[in-house]
Amino acid sequence: MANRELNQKNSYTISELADELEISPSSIRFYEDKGLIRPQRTPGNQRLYMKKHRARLKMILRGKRFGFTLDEIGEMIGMEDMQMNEVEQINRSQMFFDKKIEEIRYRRAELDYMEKDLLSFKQKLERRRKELNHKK
Amino acid sequence: MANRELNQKNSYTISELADELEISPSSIRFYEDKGLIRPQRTPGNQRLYMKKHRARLKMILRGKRFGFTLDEIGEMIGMEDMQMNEVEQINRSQMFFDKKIEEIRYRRAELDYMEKDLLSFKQKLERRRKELNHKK
DNA sequence: CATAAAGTTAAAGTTAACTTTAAATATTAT
DNA sequence: ATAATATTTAAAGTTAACTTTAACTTTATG
Repeated sequence: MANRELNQKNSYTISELADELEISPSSIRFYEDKGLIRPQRTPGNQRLYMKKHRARLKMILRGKRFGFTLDEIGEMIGMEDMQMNEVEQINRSQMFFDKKIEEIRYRRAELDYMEKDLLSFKQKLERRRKELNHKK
Repeated sequence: MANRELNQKNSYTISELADELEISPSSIRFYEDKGLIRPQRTPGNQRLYMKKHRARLKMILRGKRFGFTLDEIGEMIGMEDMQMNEVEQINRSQMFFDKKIEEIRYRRAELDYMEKDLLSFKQKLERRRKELNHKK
């Protein structure tokens, strides 16, 4: 199957998407069980993913990469099926988002600490190496 | 027991430390089982933690906060018992550290993406809210 | 000094996030 | 048309990171 136009793809089978995102098909099904994605189905009942599903999965993976649980990720991005009508609903989401954004900023600060810790450990090793070199 | 001098503490029982770090004593024991900390013992065989153990635990928690596994954390900071003699040992650690630092930078970039995603979602909600307000 | 509170170990239990398996159906390639 | 390959579901199995429990021992307090 030749690529239509320079790698353009606008629908995927489960394993195509899995390959592209380097996760297993069963993980994708698992995320579906948890209510995080809801792909279309082909007439033969097989899952069919569009670009928006791919984007959604990328967000899920990004969230996972530093410790958000699937439930948290669900709260964060899981409003796909939200009716978006109720203003109050929106207000509630705003508050949630503000909290999450704050959390992200906190985590970034922690990453800075961590980098500092590692760098200072590295320097400790460096000094020790020089010490040993000197003695010889 | 009054504080010695303005909250100065240089040794802790397991539950004192647990309280301060807001984790359970059994988590601390669990980290010990995994070889991540090795506290002193009192004559009666109870664990006794010094400042360096507290610092170490903080690093463990920091690592955990964005998805490093305990094993990874162990590789990262677990060289407490390292003899620090072999230059080759040090070189190996250097490489490991460089890799980890790179990883941290990558994660920070991801946090930036995530924040952008959230902010754009938030704006979408904001627009929708205005739309609704207008219609009324 | 007696007893309550805190600590110890080893082992079993729990939860989240998957993975594997099995048995059936669908799609693709020859 | 048929054989090979991919998907589907439901259920069981796995792993990391804890937590709980049970049966004791040590330390603190009235």
